[in-house]
Amino acid sequence: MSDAGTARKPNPLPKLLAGIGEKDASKILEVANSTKLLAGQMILTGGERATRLFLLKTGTVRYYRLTHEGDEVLLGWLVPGDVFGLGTLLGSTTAYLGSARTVTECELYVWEQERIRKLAETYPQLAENSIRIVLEYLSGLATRHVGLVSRSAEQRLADTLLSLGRRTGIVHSWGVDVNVTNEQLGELAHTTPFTASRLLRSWKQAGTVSKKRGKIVIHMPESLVMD
Amino acid sequence: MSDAGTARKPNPLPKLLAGIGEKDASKILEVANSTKLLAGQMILTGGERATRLFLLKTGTVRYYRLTHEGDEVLLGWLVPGDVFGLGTLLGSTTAYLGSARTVTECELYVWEQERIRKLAETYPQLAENSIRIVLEYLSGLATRHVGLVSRSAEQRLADTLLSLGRRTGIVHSWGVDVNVTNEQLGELAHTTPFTASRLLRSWKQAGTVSKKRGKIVIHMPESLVMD
DNA sequence: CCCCTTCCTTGCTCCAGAACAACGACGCCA
DNA sequence: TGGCGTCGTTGTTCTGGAGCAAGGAAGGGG
Repeated sequence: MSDAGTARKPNPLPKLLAGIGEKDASKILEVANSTKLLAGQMILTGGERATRLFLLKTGTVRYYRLTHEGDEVLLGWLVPGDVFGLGTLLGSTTAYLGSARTVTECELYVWEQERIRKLAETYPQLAENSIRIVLEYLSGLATRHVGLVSRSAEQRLADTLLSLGRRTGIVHSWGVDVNVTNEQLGELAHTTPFTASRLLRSWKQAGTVSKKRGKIVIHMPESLVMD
Repeated sequence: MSDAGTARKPNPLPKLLAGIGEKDASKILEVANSTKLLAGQMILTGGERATRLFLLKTGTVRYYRLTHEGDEVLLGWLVPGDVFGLGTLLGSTTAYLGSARTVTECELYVWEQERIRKLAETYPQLAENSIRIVLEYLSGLATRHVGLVSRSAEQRLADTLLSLGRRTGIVHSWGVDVNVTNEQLGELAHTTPFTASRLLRSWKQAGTVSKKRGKIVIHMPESLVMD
């Protein structure tokens, strides 16, 4: 969302509550249940009836689908402020369209269906914000999809690393720290950790990045722009 | 949506207007502008400011994005009853997230932003329906995406042909007619017309399908189910 | 300080399916 | 009925990057 700013960002108003007065927003948050989950725990499973809406307060969540063979395909990487389980807002029953699991320890706001639907009646802005959010998810997935069919593994990896740097990177004078393993990066870019390792090596040799275990430092972001 | 039924379907209430009384629904349709477009005409372009909402009355529309090299990547195939340009419903300005072009001659209902927003105030059901529709698009794209990374060209082609048969096929005693060229089928399944031709040949030899120019007849749908 | 887990690297093999070329065939329109 | 444009077929070539195996390095925890 915001471009390369300072290291730690404050907690801005989540998109779900955009355009709602601060007082009302607090009220909405107050009636939510708060949960804390450890790393690696299931939050919801694709296909289940959507009965709860989630807003991620802290931590990282993996949103994915299972293939027919049981492999996980990443659909999105959720960060604080992101909402999921939006089917809950609908009157008729819908199913969650993917599964969600915590990657790190997480804090979540949770609303039961009945409650959030009542809130949506009071605050129509909630519905409008939801449309915007789902459209953004759709656009993001479309971008990933187009990238997958039209760009090389190297281009996808570079794109992924750059966008990760923008979203979650920590800016220093010597570059941008990105905390991510080769495997995670590879998955986001739809490639294998092997290919990721090889490409990172070539970029390291060019001085574009440097690596530690579980961390990549981008020194020359402009070298990663591949048209 | 509906399963293998009879040949020509009537014009059911579009999803956008689901749950709205027939009278109100007619009123909403009446205040739309109606347009008729020839085959191959642009309806909207990705990146433009979303100012009009479209509902497809008749015909087929191609919704796609351009790659960096200028190639088109199909995002969806819109049929009568489908809505697009949903960003128009939002208060803040948004951009269309892909381009739309008619494939065949089309009739469309069109609402200008101001008008549809006023309608959405009067009928909150419109907003709820929109959320459902975008979620369905998201789910559909997720399915295509997962298929692309986890299934073979043959499996994707079989899936595509089956779903096309279900959505647009004409049922006869001897099988299901699907009007589609190899090229279109290949594109929907993310493969080339060459690969499509080869696979169709092998299915023809197995007696599963037969072919004419621009048409495929599915004789044994069950043979196309590939787990 | 050492062990053990997790992560990273590197070389090698292999293949699905894209890309290209060239030809064949259907069917519309005059 | 013949010509032409679109669509379909088939053989061949070629390569990106997956898959696998094996070993190396960094940390964290006891």
